[in-house]
Amino acid sequence: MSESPVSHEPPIYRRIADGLRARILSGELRDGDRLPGENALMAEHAIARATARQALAVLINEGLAVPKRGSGVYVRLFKPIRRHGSRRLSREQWGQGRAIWDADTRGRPFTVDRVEVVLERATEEVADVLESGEVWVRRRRYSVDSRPVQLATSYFPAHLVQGSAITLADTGPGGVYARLGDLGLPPAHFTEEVRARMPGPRESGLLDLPGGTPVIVIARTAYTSGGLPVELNEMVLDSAAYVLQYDFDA
Amino acid sequence: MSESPVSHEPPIYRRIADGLRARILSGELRDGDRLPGENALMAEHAIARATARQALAVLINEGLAVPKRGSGVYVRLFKPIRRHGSRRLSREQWGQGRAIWDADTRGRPFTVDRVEVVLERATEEVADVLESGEVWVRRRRYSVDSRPVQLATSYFPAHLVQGSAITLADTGPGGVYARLGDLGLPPAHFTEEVRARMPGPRESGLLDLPGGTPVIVIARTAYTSGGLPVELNEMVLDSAAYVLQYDFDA
DNA sequence: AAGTGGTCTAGACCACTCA
DNA sequence: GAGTGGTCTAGACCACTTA
Repeated sequence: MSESPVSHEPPIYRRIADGLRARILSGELRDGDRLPGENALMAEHAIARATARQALAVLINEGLAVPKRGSGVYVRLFKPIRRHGSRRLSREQWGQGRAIWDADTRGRPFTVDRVEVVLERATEEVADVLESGEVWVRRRRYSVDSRPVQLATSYFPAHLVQGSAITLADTGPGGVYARLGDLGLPPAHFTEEVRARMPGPRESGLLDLPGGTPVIVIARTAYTSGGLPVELNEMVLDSAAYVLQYDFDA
Repeated sequence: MSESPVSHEPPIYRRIADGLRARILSGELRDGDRLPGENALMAEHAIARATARQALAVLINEGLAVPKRGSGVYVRLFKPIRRHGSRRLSREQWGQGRAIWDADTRGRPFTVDRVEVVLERATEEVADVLESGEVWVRRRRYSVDSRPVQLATSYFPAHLVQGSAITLADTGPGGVYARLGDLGLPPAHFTEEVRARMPGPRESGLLDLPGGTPVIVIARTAYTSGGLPVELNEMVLDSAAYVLQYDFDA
């Protein structure tokens, strides 16, 4: 029960990380600037290699820095794409033959790759939402400025879209929503569920995410005016690349 | 230029992490279960302490596990609160003297603490949005099941709310939106901007976040029917505690 | 070729939890 | 008091980047 007047100072690696963070947030170190590396920190603070690494790991895990093998650790910025919820899905957008995504990138060039269109048995969750045991699944990856920013997987009830262009790689002008319209099933109502978490190794690889970057996961369900669910779209976004915007009335 | 038939196997710590992750995702290890600790991994795989720690750090940084000092590393679940965007702010909610938050917790008890109400000079960003140089600032922390889940900071143009209960700790029945109504400034339109990132040390402390937990940051601006901005609310949510839901029409 | 981060070993002492 | 995770040292070899 001895009184120990220990000052409860944070550990060395934390104090070093705090110092570097302050220099980043104050603007002294700007986006893309090189941070002092492991060797520099070892010399400057007279610490061991592992301790210097630990300090840098703090900033990397906070998403404020990104390591480049063989080169150094660099300050990292937040330059997001603005993604509109309510507004971007307005009928004017897709009713006139334009893809939804256009509204997202605001003129920045984007590309789609790794497109895969297959017929599958629905998982329990998907079957519950779409009220269908068999689904057409469209998987693809979106990139902006040749940087991957989003993975998307769309599910459609097989019996509704069988034979339409939705089952093909190229869905034609206006995308899948225009095709749903052709089928007499235009989406009228949307529900988006949004959460955030750290990526798994697969997502991390496909989106080329540095450590410390969470993903935003959006599950969007599209319903016809009659309340029939016609699409479930699961999107995984690089959180460093996006800001979501939702507008609504009281 | 020698051809090296190296199999590019992932490093030891990654393979161990992959194995543990698989056991978690398969359901073999359930929420709250104890993972093999550092000593167990060292013995089982004949590796050094640091390597075992590194393997566990992967899962901790992915948010799949949470370390308890002196006890062990435990599997961690995702049991979110559902937060409604459009629906929860409908006029019926706050027009009848109920606080907005009620709709969030679905009957689960919640508490507010660390309430702070002060008059401040607006930062540049806040001044831009609210078109006001001086603002009343309301800071508070929300907890559910005595666990902190959200930090919120609301800004009000000082000249609009001066003298109202908005400048007091207790805003009375219906909360600040009811008071804005009393002032003839009922919110009619909302914009929410949503992003996700890793928390800083301050947020990490106030929300008691384990490693590997991102935060969701929501900036909500409330406008009157005339388009006058009357509130800017910056919310920082524990991403492991929330799912956001937005409903809207095409 | 020199410097960087990535991985790993083999120790050490500490604070904390739990039976 | 035994076991746990938290911090730290002092080395080592590797792959990669940059010049």
